[in-house]
Amino acid sequence: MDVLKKITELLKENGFKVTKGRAEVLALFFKADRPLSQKEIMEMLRLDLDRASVYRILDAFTQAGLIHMAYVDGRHRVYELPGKCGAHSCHPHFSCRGCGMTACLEDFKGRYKVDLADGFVAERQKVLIEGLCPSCKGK
Amino acid sequence: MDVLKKITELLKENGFKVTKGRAEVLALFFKADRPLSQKEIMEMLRLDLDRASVYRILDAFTQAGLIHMAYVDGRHRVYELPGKCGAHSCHPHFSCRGCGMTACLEDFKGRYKVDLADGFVAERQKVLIEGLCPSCKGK
DNA sequence: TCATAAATGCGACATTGTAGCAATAAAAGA
DNA sequence: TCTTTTATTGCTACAATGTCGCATTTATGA
Repeated sequence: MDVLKKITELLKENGFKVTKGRAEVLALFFKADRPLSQKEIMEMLRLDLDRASVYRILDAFTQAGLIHMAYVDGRHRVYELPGKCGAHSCHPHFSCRGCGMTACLEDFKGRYKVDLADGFVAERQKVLIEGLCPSCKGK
Repeated sequence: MDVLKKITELLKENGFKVTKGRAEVLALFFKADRPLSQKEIMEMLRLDLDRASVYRILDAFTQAGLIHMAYVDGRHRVYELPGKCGAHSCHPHFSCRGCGMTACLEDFKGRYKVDLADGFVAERQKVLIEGLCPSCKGK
C-alpha cells in the first residue's frame, strides 16, 4: 500500500484530523531507521512546523500508541514506531557514549522474565545497550 | 564499617577532597533504596548546596564510577550506586507510569545476549520495566 | 460553501543543565 | 596551629528543552 495512504488511514483510525504536520511527522517515522528526537524531527521537516506543535503531535501520537517513547538519551526524549514491545520483551536500542548516536536493534529476539512484587504490573520493557560505535571506538 | 568512614575513604580513593557536599550526596546514595534524580537529591539534602554544585558532584562521581547514570526518566537523569552492571547484564529498573516512582530490581539475575554489528562495543546494559505500581493500579 | 471543532503559531514562561569567575574551604607543609 | 595552595563552591547569566494560553487558521461534515 502507498505510504501516504497508510498514514492517512492510521491518522483517521486514531481519531486525528489529517493535517500536513501530522502526516509529515508520521511519515518521518516510517522513513527513519532509528528513533528520532524532537530536535531531529524539526530539522528533517520540510514544512515549517512550530516547536510546540511538534511536541503536541508527539504527545498525541504517543498517547494513541502510534509511536513509542524510547527514552534513549538522558536529555532528549526519543521516539519511534512501536515494534513488538510487550510486557516481557522489547527490541533493545544501542547508544554510543562517544557521539550519542542511537540505533534500533530490531532483529533481537531475547527476552527478560522479571518477577515483580505483588501488585505491580509490567506493561513494557525498554532495553538500552551502551557502548561505542566503530568511529568512536578508535578515539 | 561505619558508613561515614567508608564514604570518606571512597572519596579519597578517587582523588576527591572530602567536602560536606560530596560526603552528604554520596551518603544519600548509600541510604537510598532507589535511583535518585538531581531534584530529589536537592530536596533530601540537609545542608544548602547549590544546584550547580550538585550537578558537578554528580558528574564527577559518574566519571569516577562511584555512581551510575540510570537514565530512567525522560526528563531527569537518575543516578544510583553501581550494581553488578556489565556488558551483558544489569539489574533492571521499574518505573510506574502513574506516579513516576522508580525502583531498583537488584535481585534480578537474567541476561540479555546481544549481537552487535562488527565494530560496535557493548559496555553496559540498562533495562527499564514500565508499568503500574499497586497504588496507581486501582485508579 | 459554510459552520464548527480541532490544530497551529506565537509568545511567555518553567525547568533543566552549563559556564565563568570570585569567594571559600580543604589538604599539606612549615 | 598557622599559612599557603589548590580544588570546590556559590552566584550569576545563559542555553536548551518542554509547557501553556490564546488568537488565528485549517480540516471536516453538513
